[in-house]
Amino acid sequence: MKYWLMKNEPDDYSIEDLKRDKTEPWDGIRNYQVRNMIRDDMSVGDLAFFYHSNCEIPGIYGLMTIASDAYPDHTAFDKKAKYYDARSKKDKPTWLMVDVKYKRKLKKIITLKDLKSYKQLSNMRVVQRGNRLSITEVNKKDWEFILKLEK
DNA sequence: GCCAACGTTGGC
DNA sequence: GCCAACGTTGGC
Repeated sequence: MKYWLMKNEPDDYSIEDLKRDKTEPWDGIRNYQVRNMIRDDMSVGDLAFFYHSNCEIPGIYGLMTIASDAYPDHTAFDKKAKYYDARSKKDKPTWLMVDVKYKRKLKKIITLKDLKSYKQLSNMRVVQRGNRLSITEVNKKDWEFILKLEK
């Protein structure tokens, strides 16, 4: 079982939205590295942090479970969708997504500032400058360390 | 295949 | 809103 950190802009879709919807397709991945990760390394039952990016307080807001294998991201076929991609064909989809299931909100938000303040976590991609991957793997040690911070 | 130009991400 | 960092595009 693996652990992940998945970023989204809360203005677009937040932990509150996922709490309401319970399960939701994580669509809009348009980066090959991230696509390959969800296709090859992610499995049903993996756990993930829901990270709010590009907002007033960037950080980890909640926990979710990976609820499906990777399957074609149909929003790439939709001309009206924000992330429409004419090159992705229905019989040979370029882009994939997974379903995520709401687990819980953190008792206390773990902000990016918090994450940066611990030397133990300096290996995490999310604290490194210039990191642009919307999904990164989190190792077990860091996962457990972060969960202890909410207490 | 190189690499400059361009677009996007995301913290601040 | 600014801008650094980085991925992608496309001319050559």
